[in-house]
Amino acid sequence: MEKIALIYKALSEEIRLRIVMLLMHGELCVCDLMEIFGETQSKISRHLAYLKHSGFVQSRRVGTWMHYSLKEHMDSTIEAQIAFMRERFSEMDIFIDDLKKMEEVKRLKLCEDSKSVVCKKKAK
Amino acid sequence: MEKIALIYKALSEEIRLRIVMLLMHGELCVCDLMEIFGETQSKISRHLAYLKHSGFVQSRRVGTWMHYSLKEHMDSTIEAQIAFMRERFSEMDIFIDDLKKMEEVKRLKLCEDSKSVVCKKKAK
DNA sequence: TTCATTCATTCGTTTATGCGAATATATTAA
DNA sequence: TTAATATATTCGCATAAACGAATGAATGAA
Repeated sequence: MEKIALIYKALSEEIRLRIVMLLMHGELCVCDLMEIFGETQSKISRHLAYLKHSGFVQSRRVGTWMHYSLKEHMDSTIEAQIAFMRERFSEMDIFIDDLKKMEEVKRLKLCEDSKSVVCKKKAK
Repeated sequence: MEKIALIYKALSEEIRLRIVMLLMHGELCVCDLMEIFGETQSKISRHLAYLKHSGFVQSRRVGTWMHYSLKEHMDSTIEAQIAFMRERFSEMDIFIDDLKKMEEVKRLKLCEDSKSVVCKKKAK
Protein backbone atom coordinates (compact mmCIF):
# COMPACT_ATOMS: atom_id res chain seq x y z
CA MET A 1 0.00 0.00 0.00
CA GLU A 2 0.93 3.57 -0.48
CA LYS A 3 3.31 4.91 2.14
CA ILE A 4 1.12 7.81 3.14
CA ALA A 5 -1.92 5.60 3.65
CA LEU A 6 0.18 3.50 6.02
CA ILE A 7 1.06 6.59 8.03
CA TYR A 8 -2.60 7.41 8.49
CA LYS A 9 -3.44 3.81 9.29
CA ALA A 10 -1.00 4.03 12.17
CA LEU A 11 -2.83 7.12 13.41
CA SER A 12 -6.30 5.67 12.91
CA GLU A 13 -6.48 3.95 16.30
CA GLU A 14 -7.18 6.18 19.26
CA ILE A 15 -4.67 4.61 21.61
CA ARG A 16 -1.85 4.98 19.10
CA LEU A 17 -2.73 8.59 18.50
CA ARG A 18 -2.66 9.26 22.24
CA ILE A 19 0.66 7.47 22.66
CA VAL A 20 2.21 9.56 19.91
CA MET A 21 0.88 12.76 21.43
CA LEU A 22 2.30 11.80 24.83
CA LEU A 23 5.71 10.87 23.47
CA MET A 24 6.05 14.42 22.18
CA HIS A 25 6.82 15.24 25.81
CA GLY A 26 9.52 12.65 26.27
CA GLU A 27 10.36 9.02 26.83
CA LEU A 28 7.98 6.62 28.53
CA CYS A 29 8.17 2.95 29.37
CA VAL A 30 5.48 0.36 28.80
CA CYS A 31 4.38 0.31 32.42
CA ASP A 32 4.00 4.10 32.46
CA LEU A 33 1.67 3.87 29.50
CA MET A 34 -0.24 1.00 31.08
CA GLU A 35 -0.87 3.13 34.11
CA ILE A 36 -1.66 6.33 32.25
CA PHE A 37 -4.23 4.68 30.00
CA GLY A 38 -5.37 1.93 32.36
CA GLU A 39 -4.80 -0.64 29.64
CA THR A 40 -3.30 -4.11 29.66
CA GLN A 41 0.36 -4.75 29.06
CA SER A 42 -0.44 -6.77 25.99
CA LYS A 43 -2.42 -3.98 24.40
CA ILE A 44 0.15 -1.28 25.07
CA SER A 45 3.01 -3.41 23.89
CA ARG A 46 1.23 -4.42 20.71
CA HIS A 47 0.44 -0.83 19.74
CA LEU A 48 3.97 0.27 20.49
CA ALA A 49 5.24 -2.46 18.20
CA TYR A 50 2.87 -1.18 15.53
CA LEU A 51 4.14 2.38 15.91
CA LYS A 52 7.71 1.16 15.81
CA HIS A 53 7.22 -0.77 12.58
CA SER A 54 5.46 2.24 11.08
CA GLY A 55 8.47 4.43 11.79
CA PHE A 56 6.96 6.64 14.48
CA VAL A 57 8.83 5.51 17.56
CA GLN A 58 12.05 3.92 18.71
CA SER A 59 12.89 1.99 21.84
CA ARG A 60 15.89 1.46 24.03
CA ARG A 61 16.35 -1.01 26.79
CA VAL A 62 17.20 0.15 30.30
CA GLY A 63 17.52 -2.90 32.48
CA THR A 64 14.26 -4.75 32.17
CA TRP A 65 12.47 -1.62 31.03
CA MET A 66 11.91 -0.60 27.46
CA HIS A 67 11.85 3.15 27.00
CA TYR A 68 9.90 4.41 24.02
CA SER A 69 10.27 7.78 22.37
CA LEU A 70 9.52 9.44 19.06
CA LYS A 71 12.01 8.25 16.47
CA GLU A 72 15.05 10.45 16.07
CA HIS A 73 15.65 10.35 12.36
CA MET A 74 12.10 10.15 11.30
CA ASP A 75 10.80 9.98 7.77
CA SER A 76 10.20 13.59 6.79
CA THR A 77 6.56 13.05 5.97
CA ILE A 78 5.92 11.51 9.37
CA GLU A 79 7.87 14.29 10.98
CA ALA A 80 5.76 16.92 9.26
CA GLN A 81 2.56 15.14 10.17
CA ILE A 82 3.62 15.00 13.80
CA ALA A 83 4.51 18.68 13.76
CA PHE A 84 1.03 19.36 12.41
CA MET A 85 -0.55 17.33 15.17
CA ARG A 86 1.47 19.00 17.88
CA GLU A 87 0.42 22.39 16.64
CA ARG A 88 -3.16 21.49 16.05
CA PHE A 89 -4.11 18.98 18.76
CA SER A 90 -2.06 19.93 21.81
CA GLU A 91 -4.83 21.99 23.36
CA MET A 92 -7.52 19.37 23.01
CA ASP A 93 -8.99 18.06 26.25
CA ILE A 94 -8.27 14.42 25.68
CA PHE A 95 -4.57 15.03 25.15
CA ILE A 96 -4.28 17.54 27.97
CA ASP A 97 -5.86 15.01 30.31
CA ASP A 98 -3.40 12.35 29.22
CA LEU A 99 -0.56 14.74 29.83
CA LYS A 100 -1.77 15.51 33.34
CA LYS A 101 -2.08 11.83 34.09
CA MET A 102 1.45 11.32 32.80
CA GLU A 103 2.81 13.98 35.10
CA GLU A 104 1.02 12.41 38.02
CA VAL A 105 2.43 8.99 37.20
CA LYS A 106 5.92 10.42 36.94
CA ARG A 107 5.54 12.27 40.22
CA LEU A 108 4.53 9.10 42.01
CA LYS A 109 7.48 7.31 40.51
CA LEU A 110 9.90 9.90 41.91
CA CYS A 111 8.43 9.57 45.39
CA GLU A 112 9.14 5.87 45.39
CA ASP A 113 12.54 4.58 46.34
CA SER A 114 14.05 2.49 43.63
CA LYS A 115 13.36 2.66 39.95
CA SER A 116 11.59 -0.68 40.09
CA VAL A 117 9.12 -0.11 42.86
CA VAL A 118 6.25 1.38 40.92
CA CYS A 119 5.79 -1.43 38.49
CA LYS A 120 6.17 -4.06 41.18
CA LYS A 121 3.41 -2.37 43.10
CA LYS A 122 1.13 -2.39 40.10
CA ALA A 123 1.69 -6.10 39.68
CA LYS A 124 0.54 -6.71 43.22
CA MET B 1 -13.95 6.19 18.70
CA GLU B 2 -12.21 9.47 19.05
CA LYS B 3 -13.05 11.95 16.32
CA ILE B 4 -9.47 12.47 15.23
CA ALA B 5 -8.83 8.76 14.88
CA LEU B 6 -11.85 8.58 12.58
CA ILE B 7 -10.39 11.30 10.41
CA TYR B 8 -7.21 9.31 9.98
CA LYS B 9 -9.10 6.10 9.37
CA ALA B 10 -10.78 7.82 6.44
CA LEU B 11 -7.35 8.69 5.07
CA SER B 12 -5.85 5.27 5.72
CA GLU B 13 -7.00 3.72 2.47
CA GLU B 14 -5.00 4.66 -0.59
CA ILE B 15 -7.92 5.17 -2.93
CA ARG B 16 -9.66 7.54 -0.50
CA LEU B 17 -6.49 9.53 -0.07
CA ARG B 18 -6.13 9.86 -3.83
CA ILE B 19 -9.75 10.87 -4.24
CA VAL B 20 -9.36 13.60 -1.63
CA MET B 21 -6.20 14.89 -3.28
CA LEU B 22 -7.95 15.01 -6.66
CA LEU B 23 -11.02 16.78 -5.35
CA MET B 24 -8.77 19.63 -4.23
CA HIS B 25 -8.81 20.57 -7.92
CA GLY B 26 -12.56 20.58 -8.31
CA GLU B 27 -15.68 18.53 -8.73
CA LEU B 28 -15.67 15.07 -10.25
CA CYS B 29 -18.39 12.53 -10.93
CA VAL B 30 -18.25 8.84 -10.16
CA CYS B 31 -17.57 7.83 -13.73
CA ASP B 32 -14.65 10.27 -13.95
CA LEU B 33 -13.08 8.66 -10.93
CA MET B 34 -13.74 5.19 -12.32
CA GLU B 35 -11.85 6.10 -15.45
CA ILE B 36 -9.02 7.94 -13.71
CA PHE B 37 -8.30 5.09 -11.32
CA GLY B 38 -9.44 2.19 -13.51
CA GLU B 39 -11.58 0.91 -10.67
CA THR B 40 -15.08 -0.53 -10.56
CA GLN B 41 -18.14 1.61 -10.03
CA SER B 42 -18.93 -0.24 -6.85
CA LYS B 43 -15.54 0.44 -5.34
CA ILE B 44 -15.51 4.13 -6.20
CA SER B 45 -19.03 4.66 -5.00
CA ARG B 46 -18.41 2.87 -1.73
CA HIS B 47 -15.34 4.92 -0.91
CA LEU B 48 -17.10 8.15 -1.81
CA ALA B 49 -19.88 7.20 0.59
CA TYR B 50 -17.25 6.60 3.26
CA LEU B 51 -15.69 10.00 2.67
CA LYS B 52 -19.10 11.63 2.73
CA HIS B 53 -20.04 10.08 6.05
CA SER B 54 -16.66 11.08 7.45
CA GLY B 55 -17.30 14.71 6.55
CA PHE B 56 -14.73 15.12 3.81
CA VAL B 57 -16.91 15.45 0.73
CA GLN B 58 -20.35 16.49 -0.43
CA SER B 59 -22.34 15.53 -3.50
CA ARG B 60 -24.90 17.12 -5.74
CA ARG B 61 -27.00 15.55 -8.42
CA VAL B 62 -26.82 16.80 -12.00
CA GLY B 63 -29.20 14.71 -14.04
CA THR B 64 -28.12 11.13 -13.59
CA TRP B 65 -24.65 12.19 -12.52
CA MET B 66 -23.51 12.70 -8.98
CA HIS B 67 -20.85 15.37 -8.67
CA TYR B 68 -18.54 15.07 -5.70
CA SER B 69 -16.41 17.81 -4.22
CA LEU B 70 -14.69 18.66 -0.97
CA LYS B 71 -17.26 19.67 1.61
CA GLU B 72 -17.90 23.38 1.84
CA HIS B 73 -18.34 23.92 5.55
CA MET B 74 -15.90 21.36 6.70
CA ASP B 75 -15.03 20.52 10.27
CA SER B 76 -12.06 22.74 11.08
CA THR B 77 -9.79 19.86 12.00
CA ILE B 78 -10.48 18.14 8.71
CA GLU B 79 -9.98 21.40 6.91
CA ALA B 80 -6.60 21.92 8.54
CA GLN B 81 -5.55 18.37 7.79
CA ILE B 82 -6.48 18.81 4.15
CA ALA B 83 -4.56 22.07 3.97
CA PHE B 84 -1.56 20.22 5.38
CA MET B 85 -1.89 17.51 2.75
CA ARG B 86 -2.25 19.96 -0.08
CA GLU B 87 0.90 21.74 1.00
CA ARG B 88 2.87 18.63 1.71
CA PHE B 89 1.75 16.02 -0.83
CA SER B 90 0.87 17.97 -3.97
CA GLU B 91 4.26 17.42 -5.55
CA MET B 92 4.38 13.69 -4.99
CA ASP B 93 4.48 11.55 -8.12
CA ILE B 94 1.44 9.47 -7.40
CA PHE B 95 -0.78 12.52 -6.98
CA ILE B 96 0.72 14.36 -9.93
CA ASP B 97 0.05 11.32 -12.10
CA ASP B 98 -3.55 11.19 -10.94
CA LEU B 99 -3.93 14.86 -11.74
CA LYS B 100 -2.57 14.36 -15.25
CA LYS B 101 -4.92 11.48 -15.81
CA MET B 102 -7.79 13.63 -14.57
CA GLU B 103 -6.96 16.37 -17.03
CA GLU B 104 -6.79 13.84 -19.83
CA VAL B 105 -10.18 12.42 -18.88
CA LYS B 106 -11.69 15.88 -18.78
CA ARG B 107 -10.16 16.79 -22.13
CA LEU B 108 -11.65 13.69 -23.73
CA LYS B 109 -15.00 14.56 -22.26
CA LEU B 110 -14.92 18.00 -23.85
CA CYS B 111 -14.10 16.55 -27.25
CA GLU B 112 -17.13 14.32 -27.10
CA ASP B 113 -20.47 15.64 -28.17
CA SER B 114 -22.99 15.31 -25.42
CA LYS B 115 -22.33 15.19 -21.75
CA SER B 116 -23.33 11.55 -21.64
CA VAL B 117 -21.21 10.05 -24.38
CA VAL B 118 -18.07 9.31 -22.38
CA CYS B 119 -19.68 7.14 -19.80
CA LYS B 120 -21.81 5.37 -22.38
CA LYS B 121 -18.67 4.49 -24.29
CA LYS B 122 -17.02 3.09 -21.20
CA ALA B 123 -20.04 0.90 -20.58
CA LYS B 124 -19.72 -0.63 -24.02
C1' DT C 1 -44.69 4.05 -20.28
C1' DT C 2 -40.46 1.76 -21.46
C1' DC C 3 -35.66 1.64 -21.80
C1' DA C 4 -30.91 3.06 -21.04
C1' DT C 5 -27.72 5.30 -18.02
C1' DT C 6 -25.58 6.57 -13.64
C1' DC C 7 -24.99 5.68 -9.22
C1' DA C 8 -26.10 3.44 -4.51
C1' DT C 9 -26.66 -0.50 -1.88
C1' DT C 10 -26.91 -5.30 -0.65
C1' DC C 11 -25.03 -9.99 -0.43
C1' DG C 12 -21.75 -13.41 0.49
C1' DT C 13 -17.01 -13.98 0.96
C1' DT C 14 -12.35 -12.99 2.19
C1' DT C 15 -8.89 -10.58 4.61
C1' DA C 16 -7.25 -7.49 8.15
C1' DT C 17 -7.20 -5.99 12.77
C1' DG C 18 -7.86 -5.81 17.60
C1' DC C 19 -8.53 -8.21 21.82
C1' DG C 20 -7.52 -11.00 26.32
C1' DA C 21 -5.23 -14.88 27.96
C1' DA C 22 -1.42 -17.46 27.97
C1' DT C 23 3.26 -18.19 27.06
C1' DA C 24 8.05 -16.90 25.83
C1' DT C 25 12.12 -13.97 26.36
C1' DA C 26 15.44 -10.86 28.47
C1' DT C 27 17.33 -8.94 32.37
C1' DT C 28 18.39 -8.47 37.20
C1' DA C 29 18.87 -10.00 41.82
C1' DA C 30 19.36 -13.47 45.21
C1' DT D 1 21.12 -21.46 39.19
C1' DT D 2 16.60 -19.96 40.55
C1' DA D 3 13.18 -16.54 40.99
C1' DA D 4 11.08 -12.23 39.98
C1' DT D 5 10.12 -8.45 36.88
C1' DA D 6 9.14 -6.04 32.48
C1' DT D 7 8.11 -6.70 28.07
C1' DA D 8 7.19 -9.24 23.57
C1' DT D 9 4.78 -12.53 21.14
C1' DT D 10 1.57 -16.20 20.08
C1' DC D 11 -3.04 -18.20 20.02
C1' DG D 12 -7.83 -18.41 19.14
C1' DC D 13 -11.59 -15.65 18.57
C1' DA D 14 -14.55 -11.74 17.33
C1' DT D 15 -15.35 -7.78 14.72
C1' DA D 16 -14.50 -4.64 11.04
C1' DA D 17 -13.60 -3.61 6.47
C1' DA D 18 -12.86 -4.36 1.66
C1' DC D 19 -14.12 -6.68 -2.50
C1' DG D 20 -16.82 -8.22 -6.94
C1' DA D 21 -21.17 -9.39 -8.49
C1' DA D 22 -25.73 -8.56 -8.49
C1' DT D 23 -29.59 -5.78 -7.68
C1' DG D 24 -32.20 -1.51 -6.78
C1' DA D 25 -33.36 3.39 -7.38
C1' DA D 26 -33.33 7.86 -9.73
C1' DT D 27 -33.24 10.31 -13.85
C1' DG D 28 -33.85 11.44 -18.64
C1' DA D 29 -34.83 10.15 -23.40
C1' DA D 30 -37.70 7.90 -26.72
